[in-house]
Amino acid sequence: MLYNRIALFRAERGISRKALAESVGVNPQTIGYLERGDYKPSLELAMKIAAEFDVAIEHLFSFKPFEPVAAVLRRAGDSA
Amino acid sequence: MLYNRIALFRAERGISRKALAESVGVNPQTIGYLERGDYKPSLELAMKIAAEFDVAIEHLFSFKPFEPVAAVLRRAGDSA
DNA sequence: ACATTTCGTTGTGTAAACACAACATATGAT
DNA sequence: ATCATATGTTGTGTTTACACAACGAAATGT
Repeated sequence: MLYNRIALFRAERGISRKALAESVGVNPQTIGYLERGDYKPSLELAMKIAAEFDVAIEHLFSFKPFEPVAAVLRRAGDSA
Repeated sequence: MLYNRIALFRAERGISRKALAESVGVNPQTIGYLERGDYKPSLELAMKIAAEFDVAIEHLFSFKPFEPVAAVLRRAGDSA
């Protein structure tokens, strides 16, 4: 199982699956498959999505479950 | 075409294809295919190799040719 | 001279990442 | 009520990343 934050970043930026799919050159269904972990992306696709969100691949895909955002905020000492 | 620095890091550390293949759980031939760009790795394999060399994926794989090490050394102001 | 290791390459088979079409449901706008 | 948009899911087909076996060539060690 490969975990990812695609839906998270998509929600934060208000981008639809269709729009993201067009940006990175794949089918919208492919984004859906990725988001629910039905299959793992190629390195090429992973790099394109990471570039689209301007994040490191390691922050977007992981073989260990991601820490909840709330925990990250606390850990980062975010007082906002 | 996907460029990579697998052979470079392998040479620097004196690791054979066979040894690297065993470390990341693939066939030695698969390492050969990757090194000469015959095919592109899955995200999973890319992450394993990057972890093995302890480098960021972006320093190991790129769709643009890599800068020669000599140029990187100059740019880094390495006086050694 | 011989054995071992490493590398390069090629052929065949399989599993999985994709493309694409199709359909259901929900929501929001008009 | 209707239309558009977003999402979720399923089915079929193609491409390709792999596994594995096999072979040749060069370097190294004995």
